[in-house]
Amino acid sequence: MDTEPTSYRDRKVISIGTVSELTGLSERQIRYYEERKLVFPDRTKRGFRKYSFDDVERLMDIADKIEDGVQTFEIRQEMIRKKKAETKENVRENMLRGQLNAHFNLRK
Amino acid sequence: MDTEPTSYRDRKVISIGTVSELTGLSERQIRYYEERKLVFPDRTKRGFRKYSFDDVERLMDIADKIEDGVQTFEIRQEMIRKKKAETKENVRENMLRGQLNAHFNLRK
DNA sequence: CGTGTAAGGAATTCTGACACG
DNA sequence: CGTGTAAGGAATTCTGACACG
Repeated sequence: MDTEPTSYRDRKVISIGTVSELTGLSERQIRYYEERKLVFPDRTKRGFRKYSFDDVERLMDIADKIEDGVQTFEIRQEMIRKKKAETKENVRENMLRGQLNAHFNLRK
Repeated sequence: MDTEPTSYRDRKVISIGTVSELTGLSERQIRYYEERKLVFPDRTKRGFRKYSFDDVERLMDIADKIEDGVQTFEIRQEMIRKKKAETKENVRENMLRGQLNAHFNLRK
């Protein structure tokens, strides 16, 4: 529905040390934000975390909010709200699509 | 001149183990292609290789050629030829640009 | 609540070399 | 030429926990 199915932005290939350098956050912080369910890295077979560029950006956003005094709990709530809004939008979009399809199928 | 100055495609953040999984090549092969000057990973302070998605793609191209019996030496030659061709093109492009600028600067 | 740190162990990566062909 | 492998060492990452506040 977007550009690519899974673009470079979404491939989980970056290890935590590199993410730490990229974001300026400590590994401790990065792992803690995962514990609070704000980021969801993949794991290699041996259990090593792998992040995407998208995760890196999300982490920087999180860091900004934390600095502004927002609690991880609130950040999570916000995330969930946004996700729900998106889902609703998709439902509407698909309904519209269905109606259009029905319309054109009848005509032909 | 292109899209972004340094997009996700060009950021060197992937370690050799992950590149090995992504490409299906052994670490030995990946290091050897570097020795033959076909790829140029960055290094962390401690000397760990870091690759970009672009490197990953290049490695898969290299692997295809090797399979077809092309020698690393030839692959390298080819790379150099292409780079030179690009450089020439840029030179022409910049000359043209310069002429256009001169033209419009005179008019104004 | 968010983050630092020391602890012990397991997995990763590095280089130089020998091997095969 | 291209690639596998064993070798020894150094650096990375993991988890659970104690600490401060």
